[in-house]
Amino acid sequence: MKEAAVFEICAGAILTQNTAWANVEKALSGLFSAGVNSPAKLVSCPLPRLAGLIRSSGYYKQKAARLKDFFRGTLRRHPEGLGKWFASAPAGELRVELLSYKGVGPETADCMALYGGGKLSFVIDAYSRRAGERLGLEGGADYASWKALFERNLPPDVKMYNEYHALLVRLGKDFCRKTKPLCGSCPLRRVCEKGRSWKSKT
DNA sequence: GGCCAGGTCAAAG
DNA sequence: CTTTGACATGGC
Repeated sequence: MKEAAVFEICAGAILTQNTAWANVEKALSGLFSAGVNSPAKLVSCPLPRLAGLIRSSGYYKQKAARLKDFFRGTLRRHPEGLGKWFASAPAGELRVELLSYKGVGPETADCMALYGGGKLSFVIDAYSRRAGERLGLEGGADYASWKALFERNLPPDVKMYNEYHALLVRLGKDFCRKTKPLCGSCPLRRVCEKGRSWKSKT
């Protein structure tokens, strides 16, 4: 995978946290139009300027600081480049280091590892969980158990992880929108009502 | 105008 | 250890 692509995936993974993708795209194109298209460029971009460029993604001050911190750290620890590092690092090690950066939680790390590093690491997000609940799956209480459930039941293939997740996202969007008026009679209404209700019980 | 969107972290209970 | 609040814009 090319360096610029990995950069974009990592930046996008952070920018998309709790944010609609359309807003992230604007932020990304803002960055690229401004010539901020690599870890080094981003690190050398002054914080206020960086924040302004990604304003549309929300939480922009926080995200600007975290982006800078992330790329500064990875650049220092992996001078060979993000692409090489992602490609050569064992999945487990990669995930652990990604998680060590402030602002990179389990979903963001898995997103980077799967899409940027081609690692066999399924991404759990709001869509995966809601879809899982609707399918009657007992995912458990936390991120790790949902992740384990999907990974246990999917063929161990990166492309499959990639496409299956994309399908869940699409399913979540279409289904949710189109059936909005039906939610009142949906047995799984509890799941839809609050984004967080999945973690409320067993 | 209110609600929510592909989370994460720190502080409080 | 579990729960809650803060972070913030743009689309519907």
